[in-house]
Amino acid sequence: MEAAQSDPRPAAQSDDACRTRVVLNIVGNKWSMLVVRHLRNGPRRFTELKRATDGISQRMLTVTLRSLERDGILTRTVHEVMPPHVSYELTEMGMTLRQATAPLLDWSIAHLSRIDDARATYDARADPSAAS
Amino acid sequence: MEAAQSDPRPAAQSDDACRTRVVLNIVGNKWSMLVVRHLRNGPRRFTELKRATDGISQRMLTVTLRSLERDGILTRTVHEVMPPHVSYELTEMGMTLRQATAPLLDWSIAHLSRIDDARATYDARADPSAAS
DNA sequence: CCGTATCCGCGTGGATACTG
DNA sequence: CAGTATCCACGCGGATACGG
Repeated sequence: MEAAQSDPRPAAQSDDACRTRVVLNIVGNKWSMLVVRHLRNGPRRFTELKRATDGISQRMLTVTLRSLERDGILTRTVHEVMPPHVSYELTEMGMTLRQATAPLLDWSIAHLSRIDDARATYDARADPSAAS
Repeated sequence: MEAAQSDPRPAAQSDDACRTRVVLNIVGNKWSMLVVRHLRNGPRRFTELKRATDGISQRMLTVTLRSLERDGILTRTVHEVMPPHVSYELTEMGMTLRQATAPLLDWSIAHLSRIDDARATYDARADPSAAS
């Protein structure tokens, strides 16, 4: 990427935006939080994660793991035993990330029904004819 | 956890998936966390949010606000004074959501440089020829 | 001032087949 | 077992123009 020439950008909330972008680029995709959560009790192998993460494809698991590895959230270790296999494990940073996401998970658990409620109310009010 | 049992129908992590999807569908998009954050000190008008959220288009602000309103995160109030305007305000649930996202924001602030570091290391190791 | 409508590029993620 | 490669559908989000 080329550096921007003159950068006439307000800096204050660009920082906020930057931080939210960073965190969303890590956990904001479809599988990352699930994979991180599955690693909470220690290292897991590729196939274990694949079976534990219902509906994920090999490709998406690889992509997700590579991304998390690149960000320093987990480590990838190749074991040259027989049969050879690969294990993934949360780093220190990965464990703190998981702790940081826990409140959000708790929140969603606590408010799931309330959200459903709000949506039903909103939909009924805004689009009553949609019930066909 | 029922990991050790014979479990032909893995319901446990389907629930996990459900929760992560719910929370990601609310705050996992580009602008929601920013908008919620801008409402932390009380109601704001549409144009205020527009100016406060750098780079957002009118369409995306409307879409984001509608989505958050539908989920019961904020309320939309039309003021029929002169000149007429609209104000948005966090609900009780919206405020608890903001509190739940705070640790994640703190985490990203605390680990930003470390993440950059990890990425640089990974890229240098995996793709040294890219620098040439 | 506060939206809505339309068009469209692009990135994410899914399906499938192939490799070491 | 643990990936890689290729193709493609879909939805998010941006630009722009228009309406109440």
